[in-house]
Amino acid sequence: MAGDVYERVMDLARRRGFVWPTSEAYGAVAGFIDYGPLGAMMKRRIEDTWRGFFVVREGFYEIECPTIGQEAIYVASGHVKGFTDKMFQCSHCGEYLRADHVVEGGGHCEHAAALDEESLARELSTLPCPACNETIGDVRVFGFSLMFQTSIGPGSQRTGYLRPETAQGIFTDFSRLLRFYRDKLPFGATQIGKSYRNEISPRQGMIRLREFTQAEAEIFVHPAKKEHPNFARYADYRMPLLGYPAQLAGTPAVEMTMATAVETGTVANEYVAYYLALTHEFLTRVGVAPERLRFRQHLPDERAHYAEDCWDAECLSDRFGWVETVGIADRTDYDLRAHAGHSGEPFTVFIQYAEPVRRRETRVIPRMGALGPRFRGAAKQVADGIAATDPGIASSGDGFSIEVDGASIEITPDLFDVREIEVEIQGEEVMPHVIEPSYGIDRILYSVLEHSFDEEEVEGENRTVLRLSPAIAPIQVAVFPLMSRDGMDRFAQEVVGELKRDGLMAEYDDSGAIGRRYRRQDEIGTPFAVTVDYDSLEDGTVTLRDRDSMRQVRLPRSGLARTCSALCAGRLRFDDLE
RNA sequence: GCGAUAGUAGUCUAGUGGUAGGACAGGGGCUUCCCAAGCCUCUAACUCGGGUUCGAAUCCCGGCUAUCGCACCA
Repeated sequence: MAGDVYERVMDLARRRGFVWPTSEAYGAVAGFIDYGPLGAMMKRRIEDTWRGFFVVREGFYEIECPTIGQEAIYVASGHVKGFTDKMFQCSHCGEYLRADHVVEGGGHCEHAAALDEESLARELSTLPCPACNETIGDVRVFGFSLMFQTSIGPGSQRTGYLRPETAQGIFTDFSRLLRFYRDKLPFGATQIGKSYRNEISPRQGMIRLREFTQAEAEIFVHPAKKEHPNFARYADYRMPLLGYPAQLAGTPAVEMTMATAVETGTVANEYVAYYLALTHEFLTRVGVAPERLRFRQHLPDERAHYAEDCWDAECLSDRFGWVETVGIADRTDYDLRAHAGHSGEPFTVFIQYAEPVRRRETRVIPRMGALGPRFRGAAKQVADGIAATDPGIASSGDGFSIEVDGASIEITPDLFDVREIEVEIQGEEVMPHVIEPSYGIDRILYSVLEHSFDEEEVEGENRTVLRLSPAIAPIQVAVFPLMSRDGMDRFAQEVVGELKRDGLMAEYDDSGAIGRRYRRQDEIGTPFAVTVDYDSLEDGTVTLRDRDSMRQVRLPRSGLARTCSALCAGRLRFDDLE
């Protein structure tokens, strides 16, 4: 069999309708794919499994925001500025290059990334082009945005961007979500949907797409309370962690429990540790091979400056090596602070103290009765100025002066009192921190395909089998009449109907020899096959065949649907039937 | 994006200027048929657009896609 595993997996995916190049009728476009019938079904099942973890179990409701966002969102998030590479084209060789990289490489400037486009062009003019070695000369440095830009409404008055991540929709709905969750921390929201990045050169099949599906959770927590309320669930969960000190030292990942990971400081806090473990459980549940899964901590210089801790779940691919499939980051209050600053909305939660804090404070109290007649319309401003004055200065007894509208006003002691009063503080406004597990669904789906892909020899013949978990297999049960005659075909059609009525994805096939039909289903990962034979017509039993072991058991037709449902849900193992 | 290489049924492949051929897969049929058996039969392709030529899958140019190297990957 020619080609590496990637080639064989993608060949199968194309042939059998999992993943297709997009719009082939007009020639495909790199960075975009179509999911075929089986791929779309499998993707939906992965997403539904994800919902089972995050929406049902964690209780983080799913929301759905537009894929097009107005410019202000992405100005605030930093994507308009930070998502742009400054590039130029060499006039001699036509090569497109990163302007800041070339300037830094020239050794003239250490902080080229901070320079504006004109300064970069000036620096570049005397440097040799790294591609062709000619002196660059006059060039135009331009920003290449990884965001797809569009315009909203006619006349392009308003710039819009296709979202580069689903997260911002959750952040911009923060106040609504806070009210929905009745003003308490922690809470979380999730979103599954398409995101878009105009990659310069997407060349790794479905690993780097220009349009891809993300499943993200944004969990808002109190910045001083990063103990997860359900941490006990995963405290003893063991998994391999590759922290950054180990990476720098070149030592392998260390298997440890989440409790140990937090105690030793390997993982920053319980929240991050909890979602590392949950992610491990999720990925292995949908079919990522545990021995081809690791969790790698970002190195300090690869981590975004605002992130307190960041880990990637990486799946091992035969061709691509370790592929990032999930990112789990403590993003602190970076996003909310950015949106608060740009929008003017507070983005905070009022946290009431268990006991109000009482404090004696010295205050400067304006005497409004005296201020009003003297200052008339300006009295309010003057009073505010008085109240804001340091009590120490005010209590000297000689009066003081304040500035109102640029004019200095003398405040004599008859205009105010200095008094000690007791104040009661009920609580404080807190800007939550965000814990963000962010899943790349397409990469997960590919990893599962690759990890499930198997070829084995059965009685001298090659058997290709996708060992997909019944939970995500597109077709769950195949039903075959041994021969399409003598009523076996009608019997089998009825069985299909019974299985479908129980919500199972069942498929009927009477074409070709029985062995061929088993192989067809093996190749698309169908975990179970029911065969109707002559005995079925006699005694109403059928055989149920297990994909992985190829073993069969004979079962009565009644109750078959219930058995298959239990097998697919993982409540029952095939071994238990034997 | 730059450079190199490639592109023939769903898949693999033959075809070097003159009728596109095979294998497997797929459809229909036959065969008391439980792991890709056999027999008959059918469907089905020159990546797209220009050019050269009486005539192009074949030669030339360009686009697209794929693979590899470089660059890129917030």
